[in-house]
Amino acid sequence: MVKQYLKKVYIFSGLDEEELEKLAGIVKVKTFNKGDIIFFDTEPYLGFYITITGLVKIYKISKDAKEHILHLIPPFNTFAEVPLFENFDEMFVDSFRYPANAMALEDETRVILVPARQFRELLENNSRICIKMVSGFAKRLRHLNHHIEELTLKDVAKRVAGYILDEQKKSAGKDEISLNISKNDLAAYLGTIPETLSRTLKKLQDEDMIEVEGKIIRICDKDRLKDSAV
Amino acid sequence: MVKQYLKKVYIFSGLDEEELEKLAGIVKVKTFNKGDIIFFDTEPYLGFYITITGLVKIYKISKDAKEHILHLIPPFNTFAEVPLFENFDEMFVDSFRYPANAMALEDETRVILVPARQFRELLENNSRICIKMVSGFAKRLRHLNHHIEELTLKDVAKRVAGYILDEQKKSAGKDEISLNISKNDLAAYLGTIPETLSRTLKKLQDEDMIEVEGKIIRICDKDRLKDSAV
DNA sequence: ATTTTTGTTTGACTTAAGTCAAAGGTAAAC
DNA sequence: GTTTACCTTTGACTTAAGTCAAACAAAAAT
Repeated sequence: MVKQYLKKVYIFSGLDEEELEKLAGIVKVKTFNKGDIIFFDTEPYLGFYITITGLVKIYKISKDAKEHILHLIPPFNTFAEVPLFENFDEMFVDSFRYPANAMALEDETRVILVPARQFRELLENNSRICIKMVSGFAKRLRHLNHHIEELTLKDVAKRVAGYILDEQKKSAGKDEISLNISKNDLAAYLGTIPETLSRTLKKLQDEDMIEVEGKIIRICDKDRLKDSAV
Repeated sequence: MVKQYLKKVYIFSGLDEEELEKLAGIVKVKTFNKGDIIFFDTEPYLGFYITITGLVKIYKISKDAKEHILHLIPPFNTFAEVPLFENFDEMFVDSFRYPANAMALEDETRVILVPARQFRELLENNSRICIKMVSGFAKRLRHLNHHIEELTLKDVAKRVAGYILDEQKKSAGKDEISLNISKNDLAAYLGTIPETLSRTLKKLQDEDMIEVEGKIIRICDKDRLKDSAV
């Protein structure tokens, strides 16, 4: 049931049952398959989304078809909330677009659409959501800062090492991590191309820091991997 | 007088005289000269800042001394507000640091420090500031998204052309822009190095799109410059 | 005014990472 | 189960942009 999903979303954690009910009444659930587009950056802005199951990539494409992935959105996280708060007054003018593209990366990727206008009304009367929202944005900002730092100050090998270590942290410190995205997508996320990623993984393997087996990466020498990531 | 400055800051535009007075009572004004450090990313977080005069750069440095500029903060804009909203509860623990370095780029750069704890109290009772804050963060997020897009999907020539066109827009469309930062800093902002920036500007000049004279850049062929920026 | 420091440009060279092309592997579709 | 499409890897090559070194220009300090 939709309300159960909404409860698990951080920004809604301050809402009482009545408010949740109201919210559940205005949202729409949509399901996508792997490769399906959720929105393009050319489409008019309808509202923001919440991933419920599966995985969503937020990405940009250049004129010559180069792709860069900005975010990977796991379940119970929001995306495309930024336009909600921009140009306050012009929000509902037609020229308002999504800021990037969004694509489902897995079959049965389920998302909730929270329509902009109705949500804004809810927000007016609920300062707790607002503070959660700022908090969520702060987290996003820190992520983007970190992302830029990686992209501009480090070479591909450092970025790959850093990614592996981050993933390990997320998976509770096991020294075997399993990629939840294709290596093509990983390359686009790390600001490189599949060929270079492949060669870089091989290099780290040749230096006995990791062992790669398809989507499984085993960390063999965490200390040296850490050193190589800085 | 401090209150006059605070009035010009977007996030405070919803405050009444009494609230402004109170705020003015808790802030501290500091003045820096060119090259002075406002804070390092190793220092404990005290609160956020507002630029009043001059210019502030927010930047990161890699282990091998490579620098990347994330933001340039002009007068009446805030910086380092992000940590305010992170780790809500742990905010005042000692381990809380600034997320990047900040340096004054001009002499007589005057900034206001808004201490974290007192500001948070003000925020609790004022949802209008909160909504302004989200709005400000949204703008920042969009800027970072754009920045990443530029850095990952475009070569240096495109980034330089894009920067010149953006600056022109800011200066009300005159076709002569004047750099407010050194070319060293511009390079660090555009994700490159001074030598490459110099060569790129020369190339754009040789192709008769711009004319460079020290800190003055004249746009000669805006259409072709626009084309070259995509 | 002169020295010193800092910022900028230029040339010669190197290199990290991209492109292109082709061959294996996997997974999905028929 | 076989075909098709996609993902991944490998090799050979190219190139954009970085490094190093030196000269020049401008600004700051004395």
